[in-house]
Amino acid sequence: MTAAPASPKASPTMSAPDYRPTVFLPKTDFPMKAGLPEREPQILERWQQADLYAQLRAARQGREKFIYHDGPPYANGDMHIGHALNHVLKDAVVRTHSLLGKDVPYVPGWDCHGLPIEWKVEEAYRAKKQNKDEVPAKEFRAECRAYAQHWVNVQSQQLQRLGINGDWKKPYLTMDFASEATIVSELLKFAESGQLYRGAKPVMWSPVEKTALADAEVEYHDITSTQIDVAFEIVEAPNAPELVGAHAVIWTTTPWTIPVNQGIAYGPEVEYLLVHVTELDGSIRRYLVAEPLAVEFFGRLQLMERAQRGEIKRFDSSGPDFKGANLAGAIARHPMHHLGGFFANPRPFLPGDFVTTDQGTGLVHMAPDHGEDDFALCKAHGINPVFAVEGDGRYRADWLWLGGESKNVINPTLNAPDGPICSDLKAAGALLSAGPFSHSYPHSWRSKKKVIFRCTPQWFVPMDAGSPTLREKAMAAIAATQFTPDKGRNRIGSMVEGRPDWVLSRQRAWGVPITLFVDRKTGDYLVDKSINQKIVERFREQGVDAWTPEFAAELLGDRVDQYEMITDILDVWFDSGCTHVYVLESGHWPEYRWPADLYLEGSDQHRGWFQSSLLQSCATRGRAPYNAILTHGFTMDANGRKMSKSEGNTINPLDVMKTYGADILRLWALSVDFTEDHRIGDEILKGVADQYRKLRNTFRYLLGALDGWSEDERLPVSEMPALERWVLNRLAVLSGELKAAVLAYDFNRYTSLITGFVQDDLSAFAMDVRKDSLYCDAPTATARRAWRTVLDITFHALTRWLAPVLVFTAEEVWGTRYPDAGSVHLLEWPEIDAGWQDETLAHQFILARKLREEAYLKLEEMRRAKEIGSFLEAVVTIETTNEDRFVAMQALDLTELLLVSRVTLVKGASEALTVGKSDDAKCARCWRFLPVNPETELCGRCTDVVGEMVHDA
RNA sequence: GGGCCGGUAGCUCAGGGGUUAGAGCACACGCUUGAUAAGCGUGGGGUCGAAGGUUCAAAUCCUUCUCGGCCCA
Repeated sequence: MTAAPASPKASPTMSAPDYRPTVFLPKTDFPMKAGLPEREPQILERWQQADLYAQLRAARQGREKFIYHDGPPYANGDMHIGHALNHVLKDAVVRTHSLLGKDVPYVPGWDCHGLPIEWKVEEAYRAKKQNKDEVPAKEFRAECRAYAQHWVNVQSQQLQRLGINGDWKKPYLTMDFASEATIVSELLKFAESGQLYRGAKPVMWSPVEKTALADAEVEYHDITSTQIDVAFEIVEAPNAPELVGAHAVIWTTTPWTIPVNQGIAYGPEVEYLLVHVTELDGSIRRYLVAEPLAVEFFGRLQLMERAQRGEIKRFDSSGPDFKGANLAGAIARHPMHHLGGFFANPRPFLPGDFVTTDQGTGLVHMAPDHGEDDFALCKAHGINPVFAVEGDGRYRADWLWLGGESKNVINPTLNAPDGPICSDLKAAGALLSAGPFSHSYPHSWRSKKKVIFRCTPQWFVPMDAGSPTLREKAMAAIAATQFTPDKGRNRIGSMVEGRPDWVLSRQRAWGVPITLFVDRKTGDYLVDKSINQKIVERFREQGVDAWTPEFAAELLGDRVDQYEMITDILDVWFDSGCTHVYVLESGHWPEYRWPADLYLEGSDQHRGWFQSSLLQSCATRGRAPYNAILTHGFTMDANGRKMSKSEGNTINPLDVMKTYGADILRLWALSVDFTEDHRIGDEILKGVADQYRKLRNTFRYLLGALDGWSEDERLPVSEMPALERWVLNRLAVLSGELKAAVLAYDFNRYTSLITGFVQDDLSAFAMDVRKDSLYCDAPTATARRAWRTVLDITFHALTRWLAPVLVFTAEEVWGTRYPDAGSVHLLEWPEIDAGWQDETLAHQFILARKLREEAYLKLEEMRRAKEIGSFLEAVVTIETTNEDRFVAMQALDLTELLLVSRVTLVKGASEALTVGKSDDAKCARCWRFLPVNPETELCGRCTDVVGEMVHDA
């Protein structure tokens, strides 16, 4: 003890001396109030100055490695609650495995290219009334780069504030020149191995901005379009010959797509009928429409009114109903077939699952250039897009119908009932109706102008080419990967199984170019290893700005005119799909190796990073870049609903850290079931803060109880009483359970095991029982030394075990006891002797605690009856007929364990537990009810201890 | 609309055919006043999202519905 208690002071009352100064109360400077928001930044600063991350790398040098590879968040805003949860989990994985003694490097990264950053930079231009197109590309990209770098810096600070221990001095960025060079080099591997092809796909296209738009760049407005019914004459119908000569009717709100029609889709299960219209001259026209839509069709054609007005003789829909499946093999011709060429080609009927009877005629005109369903169905039947509409929205000059028309196809006058399309159709006898139609239609977010669907050439990675195919390789890799939780396998598996080819190209500025040259004659892309090598080298020096026509000329020399230089950029998922290459494999971080043991992200990344990395790696390396995947769910508000700014139910992790501290946020993240969606809110955070307080107070008590501890005091386990050995047994069991939880990434279990032990075993039981010994026994007493020895062991175990969770508090606790010992985070798993486990003891204590519970129920009754206050005033008598039970109880010091004045064991005629009040007096020092010396009011033990002190003094 | 997943006390979580569904926290009441803005004890609190079904027996297995989530359309 550093401060020996003084001698008893004379009590102010005459009755008894004040023995308080002779009691060894806990003593510590460790404050009860945490003040985390102020304290944490100070601790963080110490770590930064000492370069804790580097220290940890040095401390684990040469140890077994655990390769965790960090997925890159997007660098465009403040950290949100999802980032916080995600990074706390990552940090917990890294720290717990590090605690197990492994070398676990953690290089954080950021995703820096892509559209959202481009937008933000463009927005700034617009604010300055500048036009993006007038800014040189290089300058524009420099601004994107600066924008991304800004948010990398901000997020780095925020994540460090959260206590994430990583290599913040040397993170990886997808926009590092070395990364950009690697991405290009990986792309060229696809090219060299023939895993790229140029195809086409309908995308949202803005004719005004002459660019493709992402879904997020599109907004919907109500507009009025022209709806038309158009008749296509059926010329062949092998399964329904009676249809030849009849007209299939299609309905559309985009008349401009009729000049690009290439077929008609029907629903195989839809019921169709023929409408007969008898003209005044007696001739009959027959129209094929879906039965459920016939009445609406009559309405649009005003057949009833026309019949009443005498414009037609009559109409009826008699005739056999039949299923669409009978249309298989049928052929129609385009209303403008007389123009020849493209228009003279047959227009086949194709079965489409997407055909419904909600609207229209149940027959859908197919323009593969301008619709996703159209494109897919036509492609499946060998019909390809014709690219009749150009980037500015006009028909190609050489198009047979309306070629050279000066208006954009989406122009209302072009589509109007009196416009050229309708006029020509009418002249051809094919226009059955034309009128206004109100609906919701996509517009460009920026120009507010209408957009169109338009097929454009794109670069693809084939999923099903070669043997084994990429899909097969990916499926095999999924089977070989460990998933936590296991349902992730199913999820990514069904996605990969059904996904289409990977579209790699984007028509954008801020990204890594697709560095290909396409032969203008053959359409083949150039595969030249020496040129490719030069490209990669140049990118390493200059990054994405290297891709210029000048560089192309330099590479190709006099062949430059023979090739088209591709200016598309890569899908950013390709960037992030390559992180395993430049982080794990490049040697830029020599502490890493390929592949990773673990990837850890939200479950949305089954479609994102997990998949892009999988496909990239399977295509270039034949296996996944990871051995295991850990996924977490999403953070909802207190009511289990998704957070959104417009709902005003968001929780900002920066605010939580300001109000409660990072350790509270971390404890929250590691307490919830992260494998599912989980909640956060004020009530929840208050609960977590309460939990934290309990842990903090336990540490405070441990520190106070261990005040003045010296190694001389340590007692061998063999000399310890049962309670001490039982606590060691609990630590040994706990150690095994915690290790299992770490290996299973079960942090919820990890934290609840610790808090359970602290609350139930330590605070409510062992510490309560041993207060008497700690406070009142002589410092040299074996019992007190035994308890302090166990407290010391417990202290070392708990600080280490909690260090990955309460990173700041653990450091504060450790530093309070060992101010000069360095960081708690460099330490390893506590040394727990497996021999401490003791089944017999464990069973004895289950019995003891049951008796305690039973006794307390009865004592509580006495207390309610005001017969006693403290349980120390009570005596307990336990009677049993059972010999084994008697022996077991005898082995325990039940008076101590029950915290009463005396427990009497009786071997008698019944099983009973009775309680009563002690006849003894209260010892003025230890407050137990025992025989006391009436003069000093001290029990025997306290008489000795106090006597010793007076003697020493 | 489709695929996948989830709903157990006010909160965070256990339990995955077999007594009367548990723990910690919160809450109420009490003890202690030598962990004191702490510690200890006792207590109340549940239609296990809903409805059907299988079974001697269902929180647990099946079906439907509902609410919520992620990913698609």
